Amino acid sequence: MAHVLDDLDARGLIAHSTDPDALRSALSAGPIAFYVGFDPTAPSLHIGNLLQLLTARRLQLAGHKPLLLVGGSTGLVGDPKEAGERIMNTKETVAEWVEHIRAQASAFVDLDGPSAATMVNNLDWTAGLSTIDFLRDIGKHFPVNRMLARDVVSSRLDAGISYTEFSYVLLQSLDYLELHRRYDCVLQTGGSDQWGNITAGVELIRRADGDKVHALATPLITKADGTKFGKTESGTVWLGAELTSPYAFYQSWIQAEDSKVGEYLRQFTFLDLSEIEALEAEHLEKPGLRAAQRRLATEVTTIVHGAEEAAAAELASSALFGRGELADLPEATLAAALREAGAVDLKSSDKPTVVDALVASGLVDSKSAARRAIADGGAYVNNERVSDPETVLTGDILLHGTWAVLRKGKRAISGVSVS
RNA sequence: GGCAGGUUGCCCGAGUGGCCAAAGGGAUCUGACUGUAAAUCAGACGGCAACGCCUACGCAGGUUCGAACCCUGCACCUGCCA
Repeated sequence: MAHVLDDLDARGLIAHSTDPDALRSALSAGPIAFYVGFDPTAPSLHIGNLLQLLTARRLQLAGHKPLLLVGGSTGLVGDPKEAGERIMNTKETVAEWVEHIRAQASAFVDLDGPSAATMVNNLDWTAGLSTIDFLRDIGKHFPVNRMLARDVVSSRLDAGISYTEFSYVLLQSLDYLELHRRYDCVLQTGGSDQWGNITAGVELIRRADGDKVHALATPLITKADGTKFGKTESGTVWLGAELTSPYAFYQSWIQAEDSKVGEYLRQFTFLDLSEIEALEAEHLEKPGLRAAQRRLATEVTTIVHGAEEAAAAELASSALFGRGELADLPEATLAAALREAGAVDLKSSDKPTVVDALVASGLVDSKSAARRAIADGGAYVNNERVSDPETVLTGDILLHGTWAVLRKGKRAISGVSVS
């Protein structure tokens, strides 16, 4: 079997690593413990975190022990980001998010077996830490001149950065040190945006304990236009079904750009590389079929939401985006597809117009926007373009006397049931 | 604590008494082409009971026929001096 590093590399998952040869030997020498952290900055993890979880899973499958850290304390501080100072969340909120995220993250790794994953929370070793001990034992190892030179920090010097965020790197470094001492953790993985924080931990361990440990960063995942991956029209793509439905999640993948679908297949699925190459070849031949995107969407949705949800999302998508007549779909199929895609219930006694329905469905933000969409020629009911905003959704417009498939533009769809 | 500069729509950023729902750019949305892709071109882009009305230029007052623009106070940010 190929070395796990070779697999990660072939999948485009390695952006940087400290001393690759040493890391290779360490991974070959036997099972190691490694860690990856997630800060509770929202109630759910998102696609960016998914890449880290899947990378952890790959390492676990290669026999190594994952330590999944949820940042109960780092989440209270917030790491500096270019955009500016973060709004602090209350301790109660963060504690709640920690629980959600812990539950979410743990689903991606095995918690049993020889390389069982362990969930850890950095609040465990920082809650009781005194400021004086922190400054003496940790702070002493951090030269401020080096801290100031870091990109995130220097970019913030003009606009301003609080001492709180400035200190973040000490906390994350402390995490690595603690996990090194407690679990003999010798590798931290993370996104390349975390590289500075990760290597600071490596440095701390070297200074404090004299040990050499490793770091591995995955590249920033981007869309074809170079912007950050994981955002759609409706915002962040979350892993939590309450925030992003399995259907919406599936859709976000099926819309992947041609130029990126191969990369995503490598990074976000466990398919064999040979199978991915075959998909790419097929896609090159007949790009219009979007076979690679379909496979990608099914695979990733299955990993995150399970086979059943993935199948439902797939079915709904093919019903709604299929070339067949919507009117020919059996009512049960149509109803299931629309429920999956998201549907709103309207009362026929209100004589709902297309404008009302567009607003109610959330496809547009206001009636003005709805009228605008219609004027632009971008509003459709049952795949027929609507030209009159006053069109009332009743009678024979409705499929099976109840349903309407509302669409804005090419791909935003919502169901409407009128009763 | 003092002095100076700043706070404009999703973001950046013009505007310093009427012609301002506010230039320009980005983002976003839609159309044409097409494949739920990209590129390109075009249009839209505060709200509503919609040729008009309402809301909006940090917050609260004031001057004026009329304010994003002038005045006063407050908040926050940046810099310099204590």
